[in-house]
Amino acid sequence: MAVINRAMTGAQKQARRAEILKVAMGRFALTSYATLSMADIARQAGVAKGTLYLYFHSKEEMFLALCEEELADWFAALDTALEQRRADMSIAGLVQLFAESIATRPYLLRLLAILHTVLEQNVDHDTALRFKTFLRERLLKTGALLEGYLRFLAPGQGVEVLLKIDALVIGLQHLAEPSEVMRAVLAQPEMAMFRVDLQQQMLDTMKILLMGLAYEAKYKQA
Amino acid sequence: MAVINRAMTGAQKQARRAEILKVAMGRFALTSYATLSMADIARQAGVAKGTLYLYFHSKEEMFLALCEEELADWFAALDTALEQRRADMSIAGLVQLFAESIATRPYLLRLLAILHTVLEQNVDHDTALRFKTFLRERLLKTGALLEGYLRFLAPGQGVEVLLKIDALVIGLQHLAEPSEVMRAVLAQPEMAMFRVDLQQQMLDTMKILLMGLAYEAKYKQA
Amino acid sequence: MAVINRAMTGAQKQARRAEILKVAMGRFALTSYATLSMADIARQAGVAKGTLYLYFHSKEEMFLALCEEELADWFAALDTALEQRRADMSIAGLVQLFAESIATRPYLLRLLAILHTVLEQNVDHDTALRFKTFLRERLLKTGALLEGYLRFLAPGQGVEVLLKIDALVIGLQHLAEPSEVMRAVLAQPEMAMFRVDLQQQMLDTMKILLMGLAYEAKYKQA
Amino acid sequence: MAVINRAMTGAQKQARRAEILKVAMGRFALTSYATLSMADIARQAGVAKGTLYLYFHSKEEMFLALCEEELADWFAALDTALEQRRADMSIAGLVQLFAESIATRPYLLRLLAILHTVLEQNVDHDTALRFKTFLRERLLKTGALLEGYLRFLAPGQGVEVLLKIDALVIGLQHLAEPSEVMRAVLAQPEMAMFRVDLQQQMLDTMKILLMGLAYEAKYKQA
DNA sequence: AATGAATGAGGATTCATTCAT
DNA sequence: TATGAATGAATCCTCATTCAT
Repeated sequence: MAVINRAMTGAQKQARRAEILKVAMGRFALTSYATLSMADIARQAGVAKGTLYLYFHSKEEMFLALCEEELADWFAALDTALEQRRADMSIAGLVQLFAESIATRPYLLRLLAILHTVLEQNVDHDTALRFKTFLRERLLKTGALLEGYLRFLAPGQGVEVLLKIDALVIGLQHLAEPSEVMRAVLAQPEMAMFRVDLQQQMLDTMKILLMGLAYEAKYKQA
Repeated sequence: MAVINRAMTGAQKQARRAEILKVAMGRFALTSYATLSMADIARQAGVAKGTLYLYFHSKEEMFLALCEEELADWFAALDTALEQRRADMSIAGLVQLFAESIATRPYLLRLLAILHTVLEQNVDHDTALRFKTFLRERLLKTGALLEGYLRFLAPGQGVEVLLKIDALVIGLQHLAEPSEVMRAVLAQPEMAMFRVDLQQQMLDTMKILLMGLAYEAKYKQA
Repeated sequence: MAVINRAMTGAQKQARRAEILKVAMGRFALTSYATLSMADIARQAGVAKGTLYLYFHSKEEMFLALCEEELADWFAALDTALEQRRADMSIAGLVQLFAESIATRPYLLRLLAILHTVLEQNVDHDTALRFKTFLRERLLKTGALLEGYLRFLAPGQGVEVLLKIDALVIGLQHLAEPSEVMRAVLAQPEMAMFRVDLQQQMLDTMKILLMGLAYEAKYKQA
Repeated sequence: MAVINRAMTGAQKQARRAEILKVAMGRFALTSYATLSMADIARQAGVAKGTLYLYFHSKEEMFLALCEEELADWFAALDTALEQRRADMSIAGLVQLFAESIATRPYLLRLLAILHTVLEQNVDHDTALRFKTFLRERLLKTGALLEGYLRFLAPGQGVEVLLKIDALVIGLQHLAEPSEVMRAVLAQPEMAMFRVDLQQQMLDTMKILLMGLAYEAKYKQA
């Protein structure tokens, strides 16, 4: 921190907000959401606890903002990648892109896993609306892009696919991050089936999903 | 409750344990896991708080047991249904069976949604092992059954399908149960895409998944 | 508000101070002192929070000023009324005048109820001195007036009576404004004795007080 | 503390409750209600903070119980004294008794001063009801006693007198306990009028009140 | 004079779990 | 085996006030 002392202009305020989020993310990387305290974040950010609440109405809102940032970043990376690899856009290539870009974002994954059950709980109407509006726009945009690549998708199906993937990601992340005890249990040979390689699973399942859609589309035509 | 004061024999102990679980479920039906207190369950069950801990080491273990019961019940229902409808076992029929049997078990759904993030957290090794062993056996059994019906499934793929469905169910349940505020936000017309009809979504997605698998199998052969 | 941006002259400063007080009173009318925030007053007054502190050193000082205003207003009304009704100045008439003029000033009553326990707490010496000096002068003036009407009062007893009335008003106001729960409890028939009709009580008690004084005076003479 | 470790019987629980109240009173004697923390009371009582909440639902309820104890004690002392001095029960004697017994109970006075504005605020219906029921019974009893001594009181007027005295006591206590700053201000010679000798004031005012009532009674007869 | 960003102390309360009886 | 009294950790948030600009 330290550069700004009093964020007077809008830009400075944005900067401080961003700084706080950066610190929050750094701490989130070290522990779970539940064990992470606002006091700790404030201390690490070099600001008073009250200052945090100047920028975010609650702990949940703070991490919802973080989740939005991560999502925005991910969507951006996705869009960029999609445009670069325009040549090879087979199902396999697309799925590879998705699975890789998600699986390499552990914080996004952890945030998505608690998004609905925690982060969206203690938040005011405005914040909730803003978040969903953002999400909606990104989904529509990337959904449309998707439809461009996967010609078997009917109009509007791009978004549907993305939402299914969202659900899938949340569920797989739950399966992939067992508790300490559970990890020990799953280490036994006969429990191998429960050990989830997140990226592999996503790769695998998304491919099946898209193939199913392609098949369905062909089948319908006939 | 209350007839038995001291559960001496093994059978009596089992009975009391079952009673406690029944009461716990009744209370869980009324509120969320977080807002449900052990004191309340004890009071409703007509026993002392300490008594609960004679049967379950923790709140999490208690609800993990509940989850196991619900899962056992669901698997049993599934098996029965599968055997009855042996004649018509198209993908559509199977999917219908699954989606319906899950979607009509709201408590199982709510328990699965917190299974990995909450229930499996504060549990000792033995309990965790027992639970996963139970789950493994059921998955293997029903997985094999599934392979019998869906001939395109390779050996071992039945279980894989079930695990994918598990992930899907968890994710969809998260999407389908928004917070109070979020529900208000999603009520707006342009947010329709976020409103999830759980049963429909499961029906739809599972069908696509299975079709994808069928397609993949055929494709591989060729 | 808002016309003046910088209050330069003494008159302008007085005007802004008065405006702030007016707004503060308006907000006080809507909630309790404790739940009323300086931020809210600033917002409603169209000034920054810091500006409030240019005119008042603390929240307490602000409401002490308000209390002073209300008291000045009440004393003025009292004096005017006293002079108008010079003809009929029986104890009953006087008491009626007092009780009515106080009971119809709910904000003055609420301020008096917290005057000593709250408003006089976080205030600097100067402000405290100024307030008590003001109060002293008004008490002396109206006290003397009172002695003119109630001939049985010895010199100096006018002020004493006023101070006794002050104590009485504070106490009765406390009794007359029960909490939400208490209101429910006092609604029961057998609790009727606790339900205080402020104006009636003041009327009643002040009359008794003055009659006692009159009686004592006569008794002493003899 | 220390004698009891676990209060199992009803009597032991009563004893522990009493102990906690004793400690609370001891701490209340040293600071104001606001600056007194539950943590401090727990520490001093040698119990955990949670234990406090086993006996009282809130800080307010705790001090309401204290107030009740003090009131009960005061009423008892009053009754005893009344019966002992049956011979001389002039107004002067009675007033002396009242003023002395109240003025020598500084904690009762301080509790009464915050009874309506603080203690009765954060309390559940049951507690509120119990408290007022207790108060009602004591008032009726002592009110009746009073009517026995002061023959000019009509039936029911005993309670009325006690309630007026209650209001008076609260108001006078407010006037008699100025803040630090105010004390300095009132130390100046010309501010002498504001310096309240609680016992003297009560003596004086109660006498006037009773004489007023006596006078009124005689006057009505005629 | 005015602003409004920053401060930071401050404390009641809950509830899963334990353990003396 | 059953009880229920006792534990105590654990933390979010408010808001009057200050002070750099």
